[in-house]
Amino acid sequence: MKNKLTDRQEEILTFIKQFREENGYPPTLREIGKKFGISSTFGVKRHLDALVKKGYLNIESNASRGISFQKGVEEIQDEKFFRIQEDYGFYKIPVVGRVAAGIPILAEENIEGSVVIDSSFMKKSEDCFALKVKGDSMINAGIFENDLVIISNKREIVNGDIVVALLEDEATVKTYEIKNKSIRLLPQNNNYQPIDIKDVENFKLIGKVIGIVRWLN
Amino acid sequence: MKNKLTDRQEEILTFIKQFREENGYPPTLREIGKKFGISSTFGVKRHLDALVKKGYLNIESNASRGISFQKGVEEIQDEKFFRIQEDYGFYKIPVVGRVAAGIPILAEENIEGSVVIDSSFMKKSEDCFALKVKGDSMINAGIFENDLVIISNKREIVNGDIVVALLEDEATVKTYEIKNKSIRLLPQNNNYQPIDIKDVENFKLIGKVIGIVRWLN
DNA sequence: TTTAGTAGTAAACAAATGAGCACTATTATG
DNA sequence: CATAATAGTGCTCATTTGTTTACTACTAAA
Repeated sequence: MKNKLTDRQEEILTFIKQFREENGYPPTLREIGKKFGISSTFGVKRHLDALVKKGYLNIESNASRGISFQKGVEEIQDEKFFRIQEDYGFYKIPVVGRVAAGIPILAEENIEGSVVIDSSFMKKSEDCFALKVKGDSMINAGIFENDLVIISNKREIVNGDIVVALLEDEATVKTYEIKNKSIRLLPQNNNYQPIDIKDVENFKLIGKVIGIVRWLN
Repeated sequence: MKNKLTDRQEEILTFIKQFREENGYPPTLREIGKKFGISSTFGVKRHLDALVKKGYLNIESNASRGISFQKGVEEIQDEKFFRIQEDYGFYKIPVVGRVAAGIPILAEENIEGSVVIDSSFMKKSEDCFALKVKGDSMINAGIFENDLVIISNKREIVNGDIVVALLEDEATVKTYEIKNKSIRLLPQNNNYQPIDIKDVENFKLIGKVIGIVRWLN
């Protein structure tokens, strides 16, 4: 049961978390006092005692640097998040749902969730995202409806690559063909015709498909 | 660059990790000494200095409980590992390579790596593993050579499911058909014939394919 | 106005903790 | 055999760190 903290107490709690994250051990009373301009260790102690009473910290009495967090307090920070991704070998990438007209594909409004991807399949510097496949136009390439395709916007696109493009504000997955400066999007299903790109204003190449994830039932 | 540790140094490093995990702060020299029956702080200090020198610890001088780990040292313990998996929403599952005859498929000798899978696609209680697909017998089901198939051994298998089975000590991915107590394994490629299972001694059903992961180039 | 809670001061004291010295003992290697 | 490395002893001293006392000041609520 955690009670509400004052602004000051909240600041001090945050500092303790950060200090421990950076140093591998918690701060002393004097280190906390220095950070917040409190010259008396007793002033700091008051705050710590309040944080103990309100259910956030444990203080081991008569133990140097004996501060620890009560259960559930140690929030995950962004920096730690990325380190853990590296340590464990994964990235969490956004899943794009419907694409709203006129805004970047990775804008918040287009994001409908996220998915974890093994880090051996992409580079940290790639802004990858996932897109759910609609339709069966790429079925001969082993891309089925409801599959997630993983898109990288940092890789060079060459003839024959599977790409995601925006066509009249609709995202589509197709094979990319460029010939004599003319672009075609080829389906991989005999029931569909290739698409010649004539109106470049309604066409935008988003990125290259680098992976496919499918979940049965 | 981490050099080899003596047994004693290894024990002490492990204790420091555990102590910090349990208490939220590192141990003092005297606490380490007590644990290992070393009565002099200097004896403990020797070990810590060696661990610093060999690239495992940092010791802040003249700081009580000033022990921290050098980068990459904080091994992930099983308990913490599972908690992080839950927090971040992934599982790390083994990748099975060649299957050796006569031993369980998840035996260490068969494992050639691991892969991270988003946790929304499987349950914690499932002992899932991944298997790399060889051949193109399931191409019409959108399963290509070199794809990873994710196998669950905890799900009920019904007619028409895609399964992994052992056939004469060879792992194979096929569609499962059972009719009149007779089992067939159906390829999804017109170039291959269905396989009737006649010799049940050389046949073993391993599990159901619940997912597919493909990485292009 | 009174009371309670929050936030601090300065200082002394007590306890915890690290640092260092001079040594011994054992094992492995050249 | 000699040397180096590892592993410890007992002890003292220096530094760090927490605890306590007696106080002030401000704000909010009853």
